[in-house]
Amino acid sequence: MLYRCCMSELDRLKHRPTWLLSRAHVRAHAILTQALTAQGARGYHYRLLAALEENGPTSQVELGRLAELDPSDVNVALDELGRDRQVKRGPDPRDRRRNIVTITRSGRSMLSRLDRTVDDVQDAVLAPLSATERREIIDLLRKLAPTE
Amino acid sequence: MLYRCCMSELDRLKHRPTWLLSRAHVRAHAILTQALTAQGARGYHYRLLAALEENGPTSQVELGRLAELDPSDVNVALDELGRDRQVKRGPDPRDRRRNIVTITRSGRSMLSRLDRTVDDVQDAVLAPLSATERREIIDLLRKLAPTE
DNA sequence: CTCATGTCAGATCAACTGAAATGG
DNA sequence: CCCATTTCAGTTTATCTGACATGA
Repeated sequence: MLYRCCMSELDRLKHRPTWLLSRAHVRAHAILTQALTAQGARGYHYRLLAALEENGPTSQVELGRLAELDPSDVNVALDELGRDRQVKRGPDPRDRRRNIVTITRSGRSMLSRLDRTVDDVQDAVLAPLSATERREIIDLLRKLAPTE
Repeated sequence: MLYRCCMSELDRLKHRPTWLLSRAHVRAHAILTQALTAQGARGYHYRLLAALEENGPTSQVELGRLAELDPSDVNVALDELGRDRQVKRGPDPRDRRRNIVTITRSGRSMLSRLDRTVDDVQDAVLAPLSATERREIIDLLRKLAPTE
């Protein structure tokens, strides 16, 4: 955290949205990663467990679409989740190319632990903002994030 | 850009600031990188040239502090800028451990080209927002970016 | 034949680490 | 001796590419 520790002194950077976005993201990402690591998880795991819980059992390609992960990364992350018995992979009887991935009881319990963790992270990230400002920035970021 | 092309369908992600920040940053970063690449430059180059122009000739360690770059990355990026004759490195007579790095005329002209490029990028990134919203988000991001 | 799916090995890129060489 | 500066080689992490095998 040594080379990103202070608001830029450079006029060319310190007011530019791309720079501010990058610094804010770096800080948010550091807080998130550390919190997930403390729970023995990574962002990919949370996104996959969330996709499974919200969508129900499904194929790896569909999971990648939902969690916005590359299929190859889905594959690796599911290996990791499988090792911890948080998901199960079984063949799809209707299409033998596919795996049907299912979240297990222990996956659900991990997910709800991570839900609390990630909520706490939002609070930590938004700490410098008032309640009104928090609503505003969520709104503005939603407009900036790609919609298609 | 295949796996980050649409607003998340997952309720757990689509309203969370860390997620929105990450997606907005990914989009902004892609736009910026492509624009800089079209000019034959990288973000590190722009930051270094900006630091040199705003601060005057200085050492690599100081450049790293100003441009928020690791000293090893400063070194590599200065090699690249030196190859294009955009900066010159000379020994500091008062402290022979140091290099005094100076921006050249061609470095200044690259910098002013990149200034326009980067300004255009801000416009492209902020395209979904009104003028008022643009001021608001800059303000809010400044509060979120680390100040120390 | 083609297309989709899962799998694997590795490429890429920004950021960082550790250590050596030189000098204050 | 200790500390600062530059330099180099290499690690890490997230993301993406390309190829391949299997099967629809």
